[in-house]
Amino acid sequence: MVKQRFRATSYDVAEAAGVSQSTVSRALSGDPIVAAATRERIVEAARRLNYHIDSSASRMRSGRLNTIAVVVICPEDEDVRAFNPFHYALLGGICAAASARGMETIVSFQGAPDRLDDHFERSRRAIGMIVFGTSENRAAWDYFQASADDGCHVVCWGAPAPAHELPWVRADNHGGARAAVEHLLDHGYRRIVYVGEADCPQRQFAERYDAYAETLQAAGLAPRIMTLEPGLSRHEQGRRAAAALLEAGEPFDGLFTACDDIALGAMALLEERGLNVPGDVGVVGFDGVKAGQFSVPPLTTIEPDFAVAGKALVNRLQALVDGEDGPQGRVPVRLVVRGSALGRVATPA
Amino acid sequence: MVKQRFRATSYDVAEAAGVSQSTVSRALSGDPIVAAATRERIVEAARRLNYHIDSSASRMRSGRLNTIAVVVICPEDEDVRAFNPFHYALLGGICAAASARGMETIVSFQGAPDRLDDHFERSRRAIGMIVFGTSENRAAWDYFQASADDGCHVVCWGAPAPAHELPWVRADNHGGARAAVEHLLDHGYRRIVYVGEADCPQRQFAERYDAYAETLQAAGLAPRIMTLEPGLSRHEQGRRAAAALLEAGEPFDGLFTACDDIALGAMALLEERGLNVPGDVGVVGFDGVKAGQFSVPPLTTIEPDFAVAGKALVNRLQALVDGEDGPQGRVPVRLVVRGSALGRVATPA
DNA sequence: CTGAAAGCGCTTACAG
DNA sequence: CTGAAAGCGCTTACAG
Repeated sequence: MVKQRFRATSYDVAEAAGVSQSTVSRALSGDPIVAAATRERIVEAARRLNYHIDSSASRMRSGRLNTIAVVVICPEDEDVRAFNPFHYALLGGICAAASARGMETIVSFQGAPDRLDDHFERSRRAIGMIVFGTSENRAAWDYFQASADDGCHVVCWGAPAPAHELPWVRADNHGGARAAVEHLLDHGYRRIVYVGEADCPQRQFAERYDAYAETLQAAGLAPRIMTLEPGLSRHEQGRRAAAALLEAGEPFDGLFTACDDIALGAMALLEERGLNVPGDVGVVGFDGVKAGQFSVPPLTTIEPDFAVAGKALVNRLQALVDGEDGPQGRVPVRLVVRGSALGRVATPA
Repeated sequence: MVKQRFRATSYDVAEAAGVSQSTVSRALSGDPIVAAATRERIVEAARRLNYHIDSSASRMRSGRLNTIAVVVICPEDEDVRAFNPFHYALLGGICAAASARGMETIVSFQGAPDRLDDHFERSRRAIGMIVFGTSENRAAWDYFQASADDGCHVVCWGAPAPAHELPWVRADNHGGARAAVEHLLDHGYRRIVYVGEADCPQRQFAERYDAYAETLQAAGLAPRIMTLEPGLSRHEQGRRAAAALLEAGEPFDGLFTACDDIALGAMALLEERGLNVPGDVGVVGFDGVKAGQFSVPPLTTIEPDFAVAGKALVNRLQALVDGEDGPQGRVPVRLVVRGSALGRVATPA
C-alpha cells in the first residue's frame, strides 16, 4: 500500500547486482551475449528494486519509438455517441494488433476543424499514424492527406476520396457485395436495389456498388441505385432512401445497402409503412455492427474480420516506415446470415 | 512530397535564429521572460526548419509526462465485437477530455488473463491509468486493484466489486433510476420489475436497484426483482429474464433494466411472445447506447453525460497524482424519452 | 533578458 | 563476456 517515492535507475540495479550499469542495460534488453548467471542476478535485483526501464530515456538514446498513433476521425461536432460502432470495432482490432507486435497506441478522436493535430510523428511520439473514421469529415481527411504529403507516415482504412492518395487497407468489398447479392438471389429476391452511392468520396461504397451491379447482371437482372441525401446520419439516410423508393412506385423486393446503419434505417421505415422484412423485402447490410443483432428482424450483413484488419493496418504502417511500399491490403469478409433476407413470403395478388 | 531525412534539433534552430539553444527552449516552451522580438525570430526559424520538440528528450529532462494510460477491460476472449458500446462512448469522452487538457492517451484493450499489463506508469510512459470495461472479467479487475495497492495511480469507472477500493467516478445512478421509475409511473405502469442484480460485483447496478426500490415504495408499490443468469451476454440475460417473468405467471407491466443491452434482449423476447411494447409492457433501460435508437420500439433510457464523465475521470486521476485524494465523482444523467414506455393501451379483459 | 553548463537515464560502439 | 565512456536532445538552475 505504500507509495514508493524512490525510483530505481539502472545504476541502482547495477550496484545491487554487483555489475556495471551497461551490463544491466544489456541483460534487461535481452541481449543474449550476457552470461546466464549474470542475467539472473540482474533480473532478481531489478525485481527487488521494482525497477523498470524508463521509456523516455530508452527511446531518446535508441531512437526506437515502438508507438503508433491512431486517429479516429469523428463528425465535426465530435459527438461520439452518434459515431458508427464499426469504427470502434476497428479501433479494438488495431490496438490488439499493435499490442501483439509489442507496440503501443496513442489514440485521439479528432473532428473539429480547428483542433486537427498531426504532431505525433514530428515530435517523435510515434512512428506514424493510422487514420480512419467518418468519410463525411472532408476537412479532416484533407488535413491528414497534407500530413502525408509533408512526409508523415500515414495509413488509412478505406481511403475516402479519389483525390486522396494515402496508402490504405480495405475490406474485400467486391467479394462481400457479391456474397450479399447472391444471398438475396438465393432466397428468391429479384428486384434488388442498391442503397448508397456509386460515385462518392467513400471509395469502399463505390466498390460495393460495382460488385453489386456485376453480380446482378451476371444473373440477367438490372441494377438499380437509390442514392443518399447528404448531411444526414446514415440511419436517416436509410429511412429517406426507403421512403423515396416506395414513393417512386417502381416495385422492388430486395435492398443491398452500403452499410449497416443505412440498412437499419431502411428496415425501420419499411416496417412503419406496413411492409414485412424479410417477407416483402429482403435486406442485407455491410459492416457487421452489433446493433444489427438486436434489430427486428436481426440484420443479415457482411462482416469484415476486425482482427485481420487491425493487423493489416499495423503491418502496412510498419512497412511504410521501413521504406517498403508494399501492396494495398484487403481484409476478408464473411456473410453473417441473420433474419432480414430469409426469403419472400408468397402473398396473394 | 519529399520525405525529410534531416531532423532539426533546438541547436539548429538556435543557429538559424542567432541565439543560444537555451533561449530556443525557453521561447518554444512559452516562457514569458523571452523578449517578443527574439521569440518571433525563433518561432519563424523553427517553422522554416520544421522543428518540433522531441517528446522523449523533453519528458526525460523535465520529468513531466503529460500522458494518461486508458485500459479498457474486455471479456477474456478479447472479442471486441460483442463489447458494450457504452464503453466506447466513454472512451471517446476520456480521450476528448485528456486532449482538452493537453494530455495524450495511450489506449489498450485488455482481456486475456495472461496478457494483463500495467507497465505504463512503472516505465514512465504515463502518469497513471483510467480503467473501465466489463465487470465480468474479475481477474482483470483484481489485477488492476493489485497495481493500485502496489503504488500505481488508478481511477476507474464504476468500481465493480465491493472488495475493490479503487478511486472511482460513477453515473448518478440514484437520480437516473428514480427518473426511470417515475417515467414508468407517470405513464400508467404499476407492476414494475427491476431486471438486473441488487447484490453483485457491479456496484452501479446495486445503486440502480436501491433507487428503483425506494421510488416504488414511495409510490406505495412493491419492488420486485428478476435476477440474471451468469455467464451470458447482457442481451441474452435480458431475454432469459423476460422469459422467466412470463413463466412465473405473476403479472407485470413495466421493466426497469440495469442496462440497455438487457432491455433490448427483454424487449425482443416480449415481442416474440406476442406482447406489445409499450402497449402491454413499458421498458426503460440505462446507458444511452446507440442501438436503443434503432430498436423497435426505440428504447427509452437513462444516458450519462459522456463528456462530463471523461472530464471527471481525467480530473480525478490528475488529482490523485497530485496527492489530493478528492471526493468520488458523480456524473449527471438525463432521461432520454423514446418509444418504449409511452403508456399502456387499455385492452379488454 | 540571454548564455554556458550540467544532467535527466538510458544504449551502444569501443576496448579488453 | 563485461566495463568505461560518450552522447541522444532537451530543461533548468546559475551567472551575468
